[in-house]
Amino acid sequence: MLPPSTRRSLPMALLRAREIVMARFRPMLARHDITEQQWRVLRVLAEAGPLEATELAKQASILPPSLTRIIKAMEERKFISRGRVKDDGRRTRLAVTAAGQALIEELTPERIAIYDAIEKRYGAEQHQKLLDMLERLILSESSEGR
Amino acid sequence: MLPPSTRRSLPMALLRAREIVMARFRPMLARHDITEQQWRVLRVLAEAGPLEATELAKQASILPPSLTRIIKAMEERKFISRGRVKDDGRRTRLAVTAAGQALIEELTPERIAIYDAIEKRYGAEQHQKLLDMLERLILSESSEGR
DNA sequence: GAAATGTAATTCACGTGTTAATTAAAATCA
DNA sequence: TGATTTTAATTAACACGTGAATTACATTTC
Repeated sequence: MLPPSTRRSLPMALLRAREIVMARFRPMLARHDITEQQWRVLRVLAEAGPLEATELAKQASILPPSLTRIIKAMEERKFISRGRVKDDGRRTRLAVTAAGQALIEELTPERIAIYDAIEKRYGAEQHQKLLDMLERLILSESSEGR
Repeated sequence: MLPPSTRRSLPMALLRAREIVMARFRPMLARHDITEQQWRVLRVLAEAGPLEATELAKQASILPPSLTRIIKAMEERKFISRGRVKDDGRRTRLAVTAAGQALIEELTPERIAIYDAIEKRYGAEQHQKLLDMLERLILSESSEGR
């Protein structure tokens, strides 16, 4: 096990890979004046259905302080609605509004086209394999302890 | 090519994978009061030798505005020195100081131990394969055009 | 050699990442 | 019941990511 050169290391490779993939989506998001994180939150919430904040944060890989700000912004723009959970005054229940759903549907064709283009350039099999390997990495590290 | 669910998509998988890997290094960095990005800049500069700002930014995957701030902070702490390039008053020449080198050397054993533990949990072969696949993804997307 | 163009670095503005502290409400315990 | 502890969400503080604008210096063009 050689000491990893910074160039060939997981942190760098994962960072670069993510940057270069996201770069393809950024023009689309910028045209609609939403951030990458706002888009992620919106999609996760739409796919999962109404969620509490903690659960949404976990599923979207967003930390609670960021989620608070993101929800605030998206509530003002009427893409997400916020309600209280019955029987527990601490919890917040979040849902996608009709306007939020409309935004998702508006962007979906382009989003798919962009993703498919990436997949095509990389190769569909490679793509599936990479997703599997990333999942395995996440699993191998996520047992909290070590 | 199915529309990617947010859960199984490259952006999410790359994000989560990177987060979970970096989480292992954060305690070490926090103990020395340096950020992940400062550490990356320092190591890239140490490995490559003195560089101009633009080149360092590229190699460390840091945008110029961030690099400006990072260099400022690390210059104040004497980990990096800043000089002018002869014959071109616009360019900045950056180098690791002795204190910077000492910091690197102090952290290197732990850094290697952390990385090796990750590699061991994931599997050395898988690890190399994953690095290869990530490099390929970066290459397949980095031809600017598409 | 002066004006126009190009480039490196910085600054600005705003949103997010991160950790720690705080607030509000539940749950637990005495 | 009342006090303590736990939990959900927010707030605070500071650093980075990002795109746009600015500044300073070089290069090109006329």
